[in-house]
Amino acid sequence: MSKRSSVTLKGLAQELGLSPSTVSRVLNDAAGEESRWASPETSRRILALAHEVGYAKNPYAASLRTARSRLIGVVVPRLQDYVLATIYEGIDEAAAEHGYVAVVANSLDNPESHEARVRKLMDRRIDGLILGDTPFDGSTLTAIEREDVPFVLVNRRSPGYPSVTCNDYLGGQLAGEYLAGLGVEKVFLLAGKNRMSTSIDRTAGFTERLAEHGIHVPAEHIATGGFDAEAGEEATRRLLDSVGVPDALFAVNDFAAIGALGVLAGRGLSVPDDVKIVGYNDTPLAGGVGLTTVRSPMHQIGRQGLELLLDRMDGKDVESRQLDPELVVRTSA
Amino acid sequence: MSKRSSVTLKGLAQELGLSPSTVSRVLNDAAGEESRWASPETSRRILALAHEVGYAKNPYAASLRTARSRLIGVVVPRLQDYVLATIYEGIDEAAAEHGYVAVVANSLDNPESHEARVRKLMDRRIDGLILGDTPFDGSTLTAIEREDVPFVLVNRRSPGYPSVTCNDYLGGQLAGEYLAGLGVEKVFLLAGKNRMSTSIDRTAGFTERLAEHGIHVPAEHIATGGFDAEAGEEATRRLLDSVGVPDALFAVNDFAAIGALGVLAGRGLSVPDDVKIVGYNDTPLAGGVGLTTVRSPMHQIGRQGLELLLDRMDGKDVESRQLDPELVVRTSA
DNA sequence: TCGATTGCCACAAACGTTTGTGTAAAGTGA
DNA sequence: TCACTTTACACAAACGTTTGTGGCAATCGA
Repeated sequence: MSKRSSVTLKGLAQELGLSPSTVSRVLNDAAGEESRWASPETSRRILALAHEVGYAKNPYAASLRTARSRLIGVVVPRLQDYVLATIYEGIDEAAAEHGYVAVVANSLDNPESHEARVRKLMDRRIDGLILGDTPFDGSTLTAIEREDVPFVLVNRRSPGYPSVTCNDYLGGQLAGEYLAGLGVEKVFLLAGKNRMSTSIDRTAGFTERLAEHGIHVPAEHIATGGFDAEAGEEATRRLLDSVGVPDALFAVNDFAAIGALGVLAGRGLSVPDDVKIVGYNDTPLAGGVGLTTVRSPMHQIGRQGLELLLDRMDGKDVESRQLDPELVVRTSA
Repeated sequence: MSKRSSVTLKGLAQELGLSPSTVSRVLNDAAGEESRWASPETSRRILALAHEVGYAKNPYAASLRTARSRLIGVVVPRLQDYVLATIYEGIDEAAAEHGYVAVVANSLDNPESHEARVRKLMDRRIDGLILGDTPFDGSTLTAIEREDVPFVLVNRRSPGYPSVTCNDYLGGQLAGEYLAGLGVEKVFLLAGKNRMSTSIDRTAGFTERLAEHGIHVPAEHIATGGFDAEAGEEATRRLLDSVGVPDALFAVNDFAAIGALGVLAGRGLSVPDDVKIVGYNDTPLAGGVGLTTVRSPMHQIGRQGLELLLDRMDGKDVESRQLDPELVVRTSA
């Protein structure tokens, strides 16, 4: 391996005329020079030499001894999805701050793939697990509960499990309230994957708030499918063909909204004059195309997810957190 | 840790009345039942019991002994970028097939951050490194060369280092040829970050091919900046304000192209009638908005990057690979 | 003044593998 | 039959940490 990594704790100790145990203790105890395990002078010498030769502990030896890997596993449906990529960045950032490293895997929202990826992470002896691909019914969780690694959910919640999510119900309400204020009557809803809390909660918040304003969204106006542009296009086309042109359309995901934007334009419909569109998440592209959308704190979801996991690993009992979204109005509605 | 992970090699051996060494050998040698280290009968018993109790080797003990981690590090500018996320998926997929696990880090195209992330990966004793954020001049590579971990470049090349990239020069030519065939005369170029081979090669291929058709792209028609939608908007605005409306615009990145699309629409310009637009990469959104673009084999770049690295780790001497792009014509040009 | 505490450090075992070497028994060829 | 190779295993050391325990000197409290 590299030169750096060839210098060992024992080597350091020998060089200093100390025992490896002493060197290990001062190097590990964050206290720095004021370690309680060696004289200030000795501590200084140790730190100095370690820094000079660029000593880096062998994590495998350490993990073998301590049975802790300082690795945390993350599984997401797909890293290509901007939302999950951003959440992962938040996780990774927070993990680094706490001395952990995050390892990520794609499950593609496919149970077998999920299972395989989780097992692989377990085999790597991760200290904790963050799941970003859990359906509302928690059906992918049973296998994980048997192993006793602590885990938390992010982005999608499931009753009974600790999670940090966007307050998607509120987000749906925000969108509903805004569109109701615009006087819409016939509205379409692109609901995403209906087994996921992101779909369920946003849909519920949206329709219920509209209902409070006397606006009813019948089932035929709601399309499920996926969260990406293609799914959005497809769903929009289907709705348009079956029930005509709406006043407004709410997509629970920006990409689906952008897909809708595309097919509406293709049919000569004008946004927002003919139909108003609201998306969800406020991805950068939303800004690019002037999409009115509900901003969800994706990065924060990741950060807090990691912190929640850390708490759980410490044995604290934790509570799920819901982070508030915010409506950002642009030109599409 | 979990129940599974509490069963050790020694435990297995004891249970079977064998020595750990024998068990280790049969378990490791892929030959399966026909191991040359034990009788077929013994091999079968070992495999069976291991499977039954769900034995998973402790990777830390193994890595400590072998000085190999079966970890490969990946650093990318930003995982939020669809292109890099896709390349990473390719890497991860291929890594898994070869028994490796990939760990990814964001450098944000920032030298200090890059340095820190690489060091962190090195400290984890990665067996190899894949860099997706190297500028054309290779300036971020000097520190890495001193350590002796094998590495390869992906997406962006740098002369003298092994890499797998899209044939970006060809990609530029494709775009140039197509637009030339459309009879354009005044063309804008959103060139991205001018220190990166993706910008340099695409730009060169594009302008040189246009030149062959007698079309000159003056420096004032070329804007550098970033690869995202915001940068695309900003650059387009700048060009529009300084030199008026062009016949066509080529962006070396789809997101920048989509940004351009937005500002053109905002100024009442029609695409493709007033200005034709070509992007690069063929991300899903390009399909959504009907963007004509150059499709780059992102996933393959990742896969082959990993394979190239593996070759290099085997001590073979390797050659850089350039994968061919392909023009996909939609409605924007 | 003496016993008790504290400060500073070393010893050695253990974590779970991998792998070089050793060694019985069984098989082989002449 | 005997010298031989091969088969089928076991022994034990090593990888680089961490951490419980122990020991000696200096300091402290009364």
